[in-house]
Amino acid sequence: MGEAILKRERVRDHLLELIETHPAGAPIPAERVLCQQLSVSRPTVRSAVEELVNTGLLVRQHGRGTFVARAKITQEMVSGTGSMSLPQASGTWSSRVLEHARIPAGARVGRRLHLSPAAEIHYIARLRLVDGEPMALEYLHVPAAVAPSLTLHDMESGDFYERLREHGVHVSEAVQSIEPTVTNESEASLLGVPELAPALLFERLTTDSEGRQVEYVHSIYRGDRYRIVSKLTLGDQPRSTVDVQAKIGNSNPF
Amino acid sequence: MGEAILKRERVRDHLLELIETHPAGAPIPAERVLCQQLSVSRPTVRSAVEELVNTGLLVRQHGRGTFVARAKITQEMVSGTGSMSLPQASGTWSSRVLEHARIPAGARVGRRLHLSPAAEIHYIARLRLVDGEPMALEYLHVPAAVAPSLTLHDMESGDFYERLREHGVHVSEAVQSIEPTVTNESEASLLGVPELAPALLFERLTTDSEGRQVEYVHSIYRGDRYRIVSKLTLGDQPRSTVDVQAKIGNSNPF
DNA sequence: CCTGAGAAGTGGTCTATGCCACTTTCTACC
DNA sequence: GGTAGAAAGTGGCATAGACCACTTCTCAGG
Repeated sequence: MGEAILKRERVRDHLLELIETHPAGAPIPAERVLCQQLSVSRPTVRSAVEELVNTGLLVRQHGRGTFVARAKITQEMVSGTGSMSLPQASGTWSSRVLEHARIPAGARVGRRLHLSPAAEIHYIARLRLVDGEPMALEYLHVPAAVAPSLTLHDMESGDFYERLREHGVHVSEAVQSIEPTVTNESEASLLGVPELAPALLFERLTTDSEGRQVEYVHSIYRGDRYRIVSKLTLGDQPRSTVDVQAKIGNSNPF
Repeated sequence: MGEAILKRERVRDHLLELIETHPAGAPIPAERVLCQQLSVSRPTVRSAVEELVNTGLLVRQHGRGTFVARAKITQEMVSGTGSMSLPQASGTWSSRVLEHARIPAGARVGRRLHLSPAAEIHYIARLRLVDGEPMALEYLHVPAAVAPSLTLHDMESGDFYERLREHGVHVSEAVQSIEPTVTNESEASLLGVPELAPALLFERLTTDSEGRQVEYVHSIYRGDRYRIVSKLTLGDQPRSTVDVQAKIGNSNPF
């Protein structure tokens, strides 16, 4: 039916207005006051407030009040992620290209790839799926100077490093970081999970045998479908295996 | 300061039991049914369910039901190889014991340690700090049958596996999983971060040379201070190193 | 046999209300 | 004047109930 506007959202938007127009640390009206002002019940107000507390925009203090949070900068630091080198899991992988272009690196990517912000790169954003189910978002950046003739098809290929080798690039090592994060609105939408759902943020910087940065990948993996499993041998040999495994699951109810 | 047990938490714990004992994809009882079973109101049930949905353990489907989302059963899969270390970071580690006792394993822990829920275990919960700053919460469980004379001091010891060996337990290997999560209220409070902040959930199950499960460790690492960094060698040598590094930066919650 | 309408069951939203716990403020007592 | 205690205001927890939206199953009608 029509876009039945939820009261909770109306209240939330009202609160967002308050947050925008009030300095950090300023108190917002008491819950019971908001009820009257907006003609809704207290649980509805509480629900809206809770949402904003969860996203870090408001801070509640028992017995004192609710206040505009001080730092929204927390979200800023999260910039890049990388996909696991061999993120294989049972199931059939596929991917859907969301965006691809040859563009200037920009400040952020340029810094990681040791390029000037104006240097051109191959860029591709894609949604990776397992058995048709969204699994991860992957953003791949390759300096155009490294492989000028690289095609979209090359980048889409499952065996990307093979293609790179064909272009004369010999990958030697990669540094990868993994950290926990939560999905933002667009990520949540693309991955089909709720906003603020736990996720893994991978970031990988790959270097070739000549020491050049050849790719920068960052990706967001669904936290409800992935875990990293490692088998540790504490004995003589410090060798162990590390896998990224798909959690078997919830997509197809038998 | 009596530990007034919140109904919401009671319901949540009940749901956690269900999640542990049911396969992924299995439906949990309808909300109205849970109300009757646990003698609480529906908003209370919904609140508890919502918490678990937010952390990715349950999935709600309008008109169909609520289902177990996590898949715990994961095997097979070998992709990359590398060595992974236990969480460590530069800086001075210290720890503060929050709780310790000799208690029945309970359903959840018992299942992981292959024990009956009534079997006794050594349990210790501690806050781990780096340079005096809260870094992680660690919950350690060791079957009493494995090391009956284990003391608190043994478990507090930095060289825990040495102590185990003195008790005749020879650790051979461990399986560790890492997944993203978000902090709940008590975790947030203890770690000094906002609720629902990104965090890493480590789970480690250690086995001795006789195949017995000797410890189950469950820990929550602050997502704003930790990342996992691995150096991958994609060439001939399938060896790589993995470290958990403290992120440099602010520790200010606001 | 197939189809479609309805019933039943599920989660989704919202209301109205009560009491508790914590914080701050003000007041009355010493 | 100083201090203990009451009062008021705040968020926190929980209840009971109503109605809506979506899904699935059943069964009567074609």
